[in-house]
Amino acid sequence: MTEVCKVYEEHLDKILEAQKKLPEEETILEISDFFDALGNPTRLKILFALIEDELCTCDLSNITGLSVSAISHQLRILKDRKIVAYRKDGKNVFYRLDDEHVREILKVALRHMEE
Amino acid sequence: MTEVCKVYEEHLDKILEAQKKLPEEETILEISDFFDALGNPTRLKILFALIEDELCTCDLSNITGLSVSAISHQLRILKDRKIVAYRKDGKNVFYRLDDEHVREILKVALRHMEE
DNA sequence: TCTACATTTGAGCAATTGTGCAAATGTATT
DNA sequence: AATACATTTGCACAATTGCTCAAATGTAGA
Repeated sequence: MTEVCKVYEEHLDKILEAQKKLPEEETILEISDFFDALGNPTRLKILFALIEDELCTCDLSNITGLSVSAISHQLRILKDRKIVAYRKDGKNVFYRLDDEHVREILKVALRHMEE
Repeated sequence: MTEVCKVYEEHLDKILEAQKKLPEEETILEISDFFDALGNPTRLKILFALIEDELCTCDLSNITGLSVSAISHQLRILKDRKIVAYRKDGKNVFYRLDDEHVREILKVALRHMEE
């Protein structure tokens, strides 16, 4: 990144203003991780399936038509990013949405697509 | 995907219920594309920079510290997915958020991280 | 302890992504 | 037409991703 264009001086105010209001790098990375987790068809299916009720790994495999292993890999990502939570019950592990924000965002996105 | 676990029969009701409520494959792919576009630090910086005001490619390069080329590549993705819109003015191209939903979702995400 | 089943994990691989570079394309001014 | 500047585009390449397969781990019951 070496280039700087000549409008720099002219737009200086807007640039400084926008720069000042930009969230911190760390926050940007966190939010980016969050959206990145939602930006995959398999993970989205998992999340939409969990909107109503908790489900186990195997249920999610049945619902999505993907291998148990594939689901488990994706669940780990969602778990690491605190998007889903889980509880163990015997041989099963039941997953659920971890946060109301997630439900809210999924709904806004669905609305966004339908309009 | 060959395995089917034995809880299938037992959980059948929940599975069918969840499957029925899952959005269509095409909708899932659209929403996934949408979140995928937000799930990248550079593109997020662009979007947060555009929350208040329109900016040109070069401004966005200055604000983010990335090359004009890198910004332009990312803007194309955001443009293709109808997340930003643009207007041309002489040699400059000014970009802006294309949709209130995007602003709304960015705000919910920011809140999500801060809590 | 042995067996069965649910889940997780690690390796490996094809496919996709994000960036810089260099060249091409717009656009205005002289 | 020639020049200058803003932007876009195609190529290349390292890095990352999502899946399968096979093996490992957890858990319950005989």
